[in-house]
Amino acid sequence: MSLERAGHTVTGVATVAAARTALSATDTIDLALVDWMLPGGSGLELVRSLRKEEQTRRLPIIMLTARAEEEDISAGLDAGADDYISKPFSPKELVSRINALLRRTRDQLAISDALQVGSLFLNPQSHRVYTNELEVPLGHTEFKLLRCFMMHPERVFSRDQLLDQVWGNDTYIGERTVDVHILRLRKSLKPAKVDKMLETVRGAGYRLRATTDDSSH
Amino acid sequence: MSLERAGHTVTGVATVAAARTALSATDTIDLALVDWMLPGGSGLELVRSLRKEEQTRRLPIIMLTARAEEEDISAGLDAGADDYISKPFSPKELVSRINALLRRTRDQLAISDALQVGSLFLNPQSHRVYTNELEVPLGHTEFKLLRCFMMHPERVFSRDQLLDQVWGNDTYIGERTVDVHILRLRKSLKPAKVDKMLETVRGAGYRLRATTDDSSH
DNA sequence: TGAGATTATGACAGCTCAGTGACAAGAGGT
DNA sequence: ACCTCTTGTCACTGAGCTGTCATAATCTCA
Repeated sequence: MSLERAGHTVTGVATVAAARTALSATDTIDLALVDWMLPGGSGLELVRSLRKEEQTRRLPIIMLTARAEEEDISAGLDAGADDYISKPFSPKELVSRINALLRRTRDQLAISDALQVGSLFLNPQSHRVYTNELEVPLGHTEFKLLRCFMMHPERVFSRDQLLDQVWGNDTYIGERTVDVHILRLRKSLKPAKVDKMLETVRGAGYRLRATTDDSSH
Repeated sequence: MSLERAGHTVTGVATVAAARTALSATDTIDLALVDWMLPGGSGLELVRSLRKEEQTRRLPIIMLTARAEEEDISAGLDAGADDYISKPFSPKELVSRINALLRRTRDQLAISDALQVGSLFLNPQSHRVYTNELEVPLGHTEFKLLRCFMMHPERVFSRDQLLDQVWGNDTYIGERTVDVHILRLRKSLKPAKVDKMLETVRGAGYRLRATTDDSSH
């Protein structure tokens, strides 16, 4: 309740398995609040495994622990948690720690490095896309679209998700518009012969293939 | 241990006096990590005095504080600390903040040197810009603008960022003003035929191309 | 194979964004 | 006081980007 009053959207899950499902199902989770003791596996294990997987490696994590003992804290931080809160804690403290962590990670994301998928290179700093020594000219929307795909190669994005990620989750734009921008992105990628990397997943959305090689026959 | 694992060499001292000794004895200290509470004087005092002496005026300082209260933070920053970390913090956070601060100060140190991008030369000392044996006359604003671009070639600066960097982050000036100064800078660069280096990145801002060669047709 | 659903493509009108010239206010020098 | 250079703002223009739609192409399943 405190978090929602602070403007956050909260999804609660009861088990480690449910947490994994929620995390892999959506891409809209900005931060995880993990209890030390959880049914179906310890929170520590969950944190450790989240840090191993590429998709959740940078996910900000705050651990909740009942005991504020030194060894617990360092174990949690070693496992990969970014911060911890020991019970009992005030709602105010929780909110301010979450906001602080979100602020920190937002800054870090801004310094993100160049992306590479196959022979495709995207540099967020210079706002440029290269492939095979050739610069790919892109409009702003196509750039963000490609960046979204390159941050999560091999992952299928639905049109809805792309609208959220690229256009922002408060815009009301027809889903078919995404098709057109995919088309334009493919056209721009065609001279470099990497347009086939953007695959259509019928009934689901689009996906960027991680490998450049063409295994389509 | 985390810092040494990250490639840093760490020297620990127990008192304010020992810190002063270490700092004046060697010239190899790149950054100071100062606790708020110290034996033999508060960390705040130490920071304040370090800022007074010429030898340590530019030393990057990070403060450690147990309480994340607003007043402490602003007091530390007012005293002259460049950043602060509130306990508890993760080793990862410590390392990344230290690296970030070192990166920042390294950039600043470069200000004293002459800058070169392609055939463009900018001398901060003499406040002059040369290219192809030709001096480029610039107003003060255009000079700072160009310096900003030359310190980070290939990087896209939004109008907002340029207003922060060139005008200062407390001025309230219309974003379109940046356009006009870009225009004037281009006009000044035109006689030397390097005006094409300043590229417009639609929807994002402006960028200085690192290479002089013109691949625009 | 054929109906139905889904996606690709070309065209287009609207709109956003950057380029540009003009202008007034201010700073600094004479 | 006058002049000159610099600087911030504005209005206008045009190029390029974007969202939408109609239609063609393609795929799926019965």
